[in-house]
Amino acid sequence: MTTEEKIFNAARIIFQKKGFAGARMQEIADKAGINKAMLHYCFKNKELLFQAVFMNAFSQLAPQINAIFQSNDSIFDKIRKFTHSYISFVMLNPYLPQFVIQEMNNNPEFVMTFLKNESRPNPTLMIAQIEKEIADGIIKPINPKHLLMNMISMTVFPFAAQMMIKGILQISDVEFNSMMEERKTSIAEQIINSIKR
Amino acid sequence: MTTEEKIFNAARIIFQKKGFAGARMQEIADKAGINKAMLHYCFKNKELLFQAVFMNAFSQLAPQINAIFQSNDSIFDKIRKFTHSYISFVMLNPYLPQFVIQEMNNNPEFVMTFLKNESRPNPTLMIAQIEKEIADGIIKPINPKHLLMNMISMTVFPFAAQMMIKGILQISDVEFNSMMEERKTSIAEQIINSIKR
DNA sequence: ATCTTTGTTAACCAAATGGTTAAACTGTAT
DNA sequence: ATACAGTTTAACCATTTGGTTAACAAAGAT
Repeated sequence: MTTEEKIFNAARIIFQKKGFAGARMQEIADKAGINKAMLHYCFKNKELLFQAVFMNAFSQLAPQINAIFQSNDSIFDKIRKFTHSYISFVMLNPYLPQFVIQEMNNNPEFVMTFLKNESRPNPTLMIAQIEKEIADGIIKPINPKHLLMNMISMTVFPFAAQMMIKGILQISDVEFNSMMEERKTSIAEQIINSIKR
Repeated sequence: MTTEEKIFNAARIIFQKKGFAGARMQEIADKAGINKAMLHYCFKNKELLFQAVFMNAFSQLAPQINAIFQSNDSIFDKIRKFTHSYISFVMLNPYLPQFVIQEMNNNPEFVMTFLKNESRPNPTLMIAQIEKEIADGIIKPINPKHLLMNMISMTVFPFAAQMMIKGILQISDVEFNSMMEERKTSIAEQIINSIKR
């Protein structure tokens, strides 16, 4: 592993856990096992190091989502694939959703720049598809944006608010994980059930 | 308005917008229109000022939720009341959910202390009620914790991830608010529809 | 062998930041 | 008027923090 990779990985962990403001350059250097000056040698400054980490995180999520949104599957299959692949992915990167949401709120201007990027998650096709299937009488009338909001909320929120959910519902780590495993199918079926004729 | 109140309000705004690590004592003092030393005169230090703000935020949310969870309403009414009153409340305090979630993740040990408090949101009664109504054949079988998770997710997430939602679904502030208004009823009806026989 | 480029470090620096102090101001009781 | 308690401020302090520098090591290139 190159020094740059060591730094990047350490930075990813620290930034995702503590956010931009809470992260300390020294802590990142320690975790990477190198001198602090190397951070600046490799990444110029905190801001750029952070951007590298954030960009990377976001660019892992976006294409995956787009692949589903823009596939040729039926709505039902898209919903199923979304919940399955998103939950699988996030279970391997549990800090990601909270990280992205947090920095998006603390740093809207920076994030907005590449929410206009062509690789951003783009649901327009899926929205059109939903509208068409409603018109064709295949699914019940519903505002497509609400449908998407529901799907994303039920999928992402338990990860983003993990601590709160665990605290309120009184569930352990293992129970949490097994519930998330169940949700891969239960969310999809719940939504499909509520819209199919 | 007393000086203490001026400080508290300023701190609430700054902490909720920037989190504990991102907030600056000087900025809070400026916003309150007083000298920085007053912060320490009134609240001892940053940590205690933050705790005051956080505790207050949390203690506004919790009783409201508990009142619904522990009422004598039917499940259907509880779900309806939850979405209505929660969304109404959060529309007046839009930064709250993201704030609570963020600090909960960055500071789990502190938060956990008063998640054991008796005033914490406690869904055990509602869970028992759901189990009973399933046993009585009134609603379809479902894991009550999933039901609660779905309800909370669909209600809270759009506020917590406001920036992301707006960015991805390409919706303006006014459209967002009108959608949240719709969600007061649409979320409840969606859930009820999916569990009623 | 030696020069040059790249990688790495210890020591250092300036600015920011949370926190303190001592003096000044304000109102009130004597 | 004076003493006194609580309130408020300007100036100051110690530490933390992001960032720099200059020297040093390693590895090719000539």
